[in-house]
Amino acid sequence: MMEIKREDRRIRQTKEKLRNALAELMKEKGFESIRIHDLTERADINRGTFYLHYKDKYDLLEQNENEIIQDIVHIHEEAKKTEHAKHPRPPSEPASIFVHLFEYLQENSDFIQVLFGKNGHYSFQTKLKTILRENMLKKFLNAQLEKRMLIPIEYFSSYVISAHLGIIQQWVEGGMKESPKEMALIITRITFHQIIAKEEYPALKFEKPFQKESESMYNERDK
Amino acid sequence: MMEIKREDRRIRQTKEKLRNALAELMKEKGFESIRIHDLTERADINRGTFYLHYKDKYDLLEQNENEIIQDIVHIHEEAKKTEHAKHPRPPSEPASIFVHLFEYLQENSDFIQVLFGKNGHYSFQTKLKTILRENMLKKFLNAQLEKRMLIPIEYFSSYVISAHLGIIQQWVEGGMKESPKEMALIITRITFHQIIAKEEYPALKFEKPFQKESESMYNERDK
DNA sequence: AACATTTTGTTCATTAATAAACAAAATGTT
DNA sequence: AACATTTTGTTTATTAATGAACAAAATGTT
Repeated sequence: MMEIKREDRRIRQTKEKLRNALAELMKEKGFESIRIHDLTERADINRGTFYLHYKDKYDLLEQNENEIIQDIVHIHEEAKKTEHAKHPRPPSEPASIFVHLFEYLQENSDFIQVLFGKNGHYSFQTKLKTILRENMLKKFLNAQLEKRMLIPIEYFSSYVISAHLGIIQQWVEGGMKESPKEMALIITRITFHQIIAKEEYPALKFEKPFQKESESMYNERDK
Repeated sequence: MMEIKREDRRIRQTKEKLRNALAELMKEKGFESIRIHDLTERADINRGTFYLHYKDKYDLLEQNENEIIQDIVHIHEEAKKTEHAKHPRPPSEPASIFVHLFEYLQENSDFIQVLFGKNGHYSFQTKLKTILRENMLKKFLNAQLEKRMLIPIEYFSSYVISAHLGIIQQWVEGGMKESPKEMALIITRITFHQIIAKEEYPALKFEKPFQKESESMYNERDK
């Protein structure tokens, strides 16, 4: 049984500082013109310390992107364990996976803005999309849901992942004004009212006009 | 010639973290109920590290208060060297001592709010008042201004120092909404239009109605 | 008041970060 | 193109911070 060794706090703090410095500097001047000296000065650490943890600035970016991706995947997997118990869902209750997801995105908002923003980092989004899709495909195949789908699951998972990422991007570009819970509610309603089978995953049928619900949703947001 | 050794950045960072933790916790629960564990947890440092720098929480508070005081005195002394060259002053230009002072107060706003706020730390304010007054008295005596004053300088310096601290406290209690420059302009006008001799420090004469200027000042703030 | 639990203060061995120095590589200037 | 300057990557000795452990002191519970 391997003992899970928590990362020394000094290492954690150094990495956090560098991530923040990277995000700020990327916002200010893009990635390419950033120098190591810029990063270490902004992070208030010694240059040698940078090299204790990262090979170069590309390594810094890649490692941080991968951490974001792993965290998002982890939220996804943790929530999947508890989400099935919560069905049917009251119309004003967001799925907790989405609450956790948006809370996470807000906690890391500086870097998330850099990755998802208008001048966002496309390789990151491609990577994230790919991993989320594979993760989703695997889950479907494990549950043998493919047989119940009216559309091929590759398209379905692409549809859902892209739509979710689109909503995240819109939120980020709009300045992340809505709270994580508000965003979670928005995305829950879109996700579960449109594409879930009556038992669990509905066929893609639009039986109710969406306008009415969209209206009541915005009223709720105004209070 | 003693070499001025800059403080190792690790020490500086540790102290900054502890000051911030102290300020936050004082806001949340006052000083007396704060435990060392609260401080080190909030600051994300090892408990042993706390004791490398401070004897106990009282030492932490006192050292930080003294640093604020020394910094304020230092701003005062630095600005005095350049301020006399700038006379007469255009009505829309704040004295740079006050700009620097309010900038400093804003940079340290968390702790300043704790020290100057409504439930502020009275011993700090007493200490600050005393040191600023002594500093001011010394300067007057050095310049032999006492002979030109219409009132005893102990009273004059108490008047000025208390008035300035009153304004700072008002700003802090109001949420520090005005910018440092705005505050510097307010305090500059009050200070130099009311109490400075025509040549340098005027007698205490109120020749102009203060209302008119107060009005134009607020118009300026609205733009 | 007796006992349990928490907090504090201290010690110690280890680790991560530090600043300085140096050479190589990259960029800037003429 | 030649040279100057800046930036990078690396090495080293030193220092500050770390976590664990322990005893004493303080606080909480009955």
